[in-house]
Amino acid sequence: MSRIPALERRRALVDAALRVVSRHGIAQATTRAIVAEAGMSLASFHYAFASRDELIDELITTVVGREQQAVLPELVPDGDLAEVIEAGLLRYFEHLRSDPEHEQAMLELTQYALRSPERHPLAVQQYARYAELAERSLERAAGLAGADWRVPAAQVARVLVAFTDGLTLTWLVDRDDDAARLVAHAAADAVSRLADVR
Amino acid sequence: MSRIPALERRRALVDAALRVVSRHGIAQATTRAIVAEAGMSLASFHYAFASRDELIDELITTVVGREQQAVLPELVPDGDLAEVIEAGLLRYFEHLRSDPEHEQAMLELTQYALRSPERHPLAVQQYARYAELAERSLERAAGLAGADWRVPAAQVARVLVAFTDGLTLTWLVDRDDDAARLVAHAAADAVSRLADVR
DNA sequence: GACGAAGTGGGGCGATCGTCCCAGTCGCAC
DNA sequence: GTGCGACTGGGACGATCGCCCCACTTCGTC
Repeated sequence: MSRIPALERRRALVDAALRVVSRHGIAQATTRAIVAEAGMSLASFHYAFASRDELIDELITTVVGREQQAVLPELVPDGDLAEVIEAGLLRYFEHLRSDPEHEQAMLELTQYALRSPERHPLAVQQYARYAELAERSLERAAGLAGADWRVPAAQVARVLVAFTDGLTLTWLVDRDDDAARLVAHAAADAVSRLADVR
Repeated sequence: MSRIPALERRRALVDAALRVVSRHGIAQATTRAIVAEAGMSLASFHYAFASRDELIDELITTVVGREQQAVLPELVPDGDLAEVIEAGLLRYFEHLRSDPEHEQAMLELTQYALRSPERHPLAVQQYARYAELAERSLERAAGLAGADWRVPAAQVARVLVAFTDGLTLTWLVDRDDDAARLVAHAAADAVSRLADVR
């Protein structure tokens, strides 16, 4: 292994850790498995990170930032509100379908964070960002479709985030593409009816 | 420890395992932690179960059966469709609030099952039962409220299951009771609009 | 080209994991 | 009451875990 500055090595280890978690779950993401994936020695790991926990923390925070970009819906400007929302949901679903293990890893990381008090805030921050993202999208969608939310957009956003999470989990379980798309259609229909057409 | 037949001991160990998983997560549910919770010795564990995996399998299957009973909504017969659905959601939410660790354990067990091919069917079975349960409830709710589902009830059920899962996860993260109730209200409103009043 | 800091490799430590073994003890059938 | 099978307790095994130590190499600087 050539010489790599510690900070760059941290990034490489976080990337490797995400791959290991995606493939085999967080329980299998041992220090040895991670350094093997990154092609390093154990000593390099503990030179870059004080502990495995420190890496997991960094993994969670960095991965949330990336997720934010990947899922950000590019709203299609034509169609009524239900269609705009459905297009956004389907866009997320295709993202999920293209890399299921990544979303499964995100869920595992969230649950892992919930298990320790000092990590819990990471999960809170994660979901606050999801909700904020959904709210902005919903407001833009209503604007494009010429509608107004009868319920505060923040609440609709929570419904959407909850539904998206549930869609992810159920699809990860049964892998039924058609059912997921039909359900996304129904959910978009249902959510859109929380707004009045102007 | 007094003498207990192996079959009864299996039940006691499964109960103890569920308590350990609820309190500390499945990763901490070691054979030693489980027998300590049950007040047994390690030898008793391996007399009743061939392996830890065998106990986890039994834990998942038995726990799904119980969940089914606990969450089964007792529908209130008065009110319109949105109110009936909201009452059902709120009933589940109070169940969640009264024993958050149990629902967290259920989520962990599901994700654990997803990680191994031979256990995956357990998760599929679990969610099929949830969906079936939701579908029956939705059909009864429509009957009580005098409405007909415009979308097949099975699809609405999937929406409801997905939303319930998401509600669970988001509440486990932020523990915001008011937000959860408002969101349940909005979701019930949205879902109810997938039916036509007769 | 000498030198200190930064980075590397390999072996090893103590703890904990799942599992096993085996001598011993209890309860039940006869 | 005696024998046999069911059950128990404690200790131990090998594997694996996170982490550490230390001799060594490489790089940048002057």
